[in-house]
Amino acid sequence: MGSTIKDVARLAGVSIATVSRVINSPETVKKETRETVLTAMKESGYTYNTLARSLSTRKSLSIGLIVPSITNPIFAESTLGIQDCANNFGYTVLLGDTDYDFKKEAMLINALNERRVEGLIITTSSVSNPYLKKFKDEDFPVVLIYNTTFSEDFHFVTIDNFKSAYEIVKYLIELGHKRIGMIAGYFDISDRSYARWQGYAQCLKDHGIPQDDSLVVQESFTAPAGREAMKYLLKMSKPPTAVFCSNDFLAIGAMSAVYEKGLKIPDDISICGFDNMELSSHIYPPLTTVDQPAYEMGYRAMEILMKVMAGEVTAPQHIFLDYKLIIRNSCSTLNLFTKGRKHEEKRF
Amino acid sequence: MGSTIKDVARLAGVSIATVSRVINSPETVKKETRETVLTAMKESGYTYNTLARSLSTRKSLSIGLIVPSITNPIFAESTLGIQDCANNFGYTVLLGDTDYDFKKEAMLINALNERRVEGLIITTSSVSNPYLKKFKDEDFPVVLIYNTTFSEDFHFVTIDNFKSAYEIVKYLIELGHKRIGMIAGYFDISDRSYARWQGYAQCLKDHGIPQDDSLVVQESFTAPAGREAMKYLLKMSKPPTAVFCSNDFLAIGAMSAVYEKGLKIPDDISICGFDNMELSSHIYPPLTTVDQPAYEMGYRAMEILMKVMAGEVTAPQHIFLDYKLIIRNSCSTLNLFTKGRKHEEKRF
DNA sequence: TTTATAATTGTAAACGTTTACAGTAAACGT
DNA sequence: ACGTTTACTGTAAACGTTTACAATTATAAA
Repeated sequence: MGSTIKDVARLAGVSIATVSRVINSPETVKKETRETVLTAMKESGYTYNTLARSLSTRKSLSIGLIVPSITNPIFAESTLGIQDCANNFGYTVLLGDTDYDFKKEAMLINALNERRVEGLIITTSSVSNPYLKKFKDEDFPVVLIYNTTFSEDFHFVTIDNFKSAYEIVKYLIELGHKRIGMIAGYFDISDRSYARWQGYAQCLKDHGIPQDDSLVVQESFTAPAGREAMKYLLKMSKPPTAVFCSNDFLAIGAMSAVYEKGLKIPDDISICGFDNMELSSHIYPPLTTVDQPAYEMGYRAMEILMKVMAGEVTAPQHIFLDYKLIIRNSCSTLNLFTKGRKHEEKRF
Repeated sequence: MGSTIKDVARLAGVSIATVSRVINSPETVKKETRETVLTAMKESGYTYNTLARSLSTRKSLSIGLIVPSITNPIFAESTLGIQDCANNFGYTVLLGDTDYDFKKEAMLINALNERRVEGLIITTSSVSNPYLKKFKDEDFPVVLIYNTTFSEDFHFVTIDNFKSAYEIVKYLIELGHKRIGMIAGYFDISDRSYARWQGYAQCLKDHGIPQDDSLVVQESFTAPAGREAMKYLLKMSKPPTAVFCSNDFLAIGAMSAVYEKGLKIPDDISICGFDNMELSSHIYPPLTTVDQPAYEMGYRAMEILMKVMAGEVTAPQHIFLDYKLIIRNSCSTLNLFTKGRKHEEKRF
């Protein structure tokens, strides 16, 4: 309880430097002294003080992590990856949740700075985060995940949001859909959201489908929002036959609106999501979506951050991880006679 | 960059004590000096060093939070509550995820200790956590959430797991079910899991339903586990007509197993969960479950922790928050003729 | 032995704050 | 004008480590 290196030193009859050495480089102290020190530590109930170490070495051995919503399993998952990797290097991660609120994000960054984090992993909630420029100028180690902020200047690890969105929309088109809606996250809040929309739009264009802006609605990344958006879409005089949602929450919310109206998925309308959170394979019907390797995303980001902090890397690292189109059972062919159910066998 | 109180002092032509004062008690320094200091701070790009403050004051202004799985939205939600409350008091929370692994939990506790957290909020992954006794002996501030560890000695905030489980099982019985299974979390990992089972068992007993141990299966708190458990239950010669799951993940997993077998919920089998995570109202069919006020749980726990740390409270605080039975559409009356659908109107 | 070298240990300053205490200047009462 | 209070500011020690450097002891070589 509250014993320090000094107490241990006194108890063991050595200098504090020696105690410090048995902690940090035990091989440099004689076996016998090492052992007396060790038992002295036990006896006095010594516990190391990281704070003091940090002050002395000017290294906090901690990094900051800023996520929009820890409540989203995708972010929780990458948080795990980050923590696991960080722990391997003896680092602690300080977590902050912005709730997609840019003001909160700014405050968090400040708080983390005061705690002297040595680096930052952030999936920013603002496409044009002024802090990022500042970090760049000051050479402060930052790596972005999920987002790229449309900039080549930063380190980031992500998937190709444009291509993956393009691909899943293409899948919808191949099923015969022409009237394809999109429930998107707000564009100004995340560039990944915008990129996914771009993929959607480009795909329609490439397949000669005229774009109808009334078919895309921007919302926050939550199930209730997806629900409302879908209600709106369903109220249209000519609703879409398929809807691509920017994430699985939105998709699940959208599905609930469909059921509420007494319609069936995928028979009456096809819905797909994005993220592939664990639950998405368990709901009914199992959700067609694109898989992001969330854990790996975090892990890799942390690895890169370590390298950057160690100065081993200076050129911006741009990592695109593999995504995967996961076809389950929430989308079906647009066929007025047989009405879907083509993919039954792939349901899980 | 990297400027200290000393730099600011020099720049402003004052002593470091004065600078410290404009930071901590600005009202005690003359307006003019205060302003010179303030501008000196701006100019030199000063940012406060929390670490040094902590060392000097012997207060880290941080607390530790240990959760079994941040990937579970329930825990994520209470984390939010804790953080919000902590921030109000100027505290930071250091988060650790144990993945329901007791060894990891022990390591985390140690790491948090080294970082000199002033208190701990923990939902432990071991019913008999040896650390807890130690904390008690040392008067180290700890508050448990979700669990009580069956002990009166600790502060905790939770819901009454026994009563709530009892209540939802009673609901099942009132629907006419007699053969009621349970998919439970492991008993040795969480006493809340055990308490829920007790509620289930007692309720059966009170209603004269003989207890059939083959109908309760222990599993980890995940959807895939729920799925496997349900498969097992479904393979029985006489499967249950209703299943109470220890949390919503298990329930959703169980539902997927039911669908996979081509059966319908609630027509063929009733399923209910526990937790009421946001998604549970959006899936099909909407899940009957018991609601826990997760955010509030966290917030209240943090409030209590603050009081304990301030020494304002010493007798063990036992807070039982209100739970609520949420009846949606995943359970129906056991009626061989009309086959359920009684609660259609309550679907959302 | 003696000396050179290696291994081990100790001394003391530094990290960036806070804070008790002391000192100084301004304002007040008489 | 003077002493006394009040408002403000400075000095220096402390918080618990690390680490350069110096000092000591042990070991090996001669």
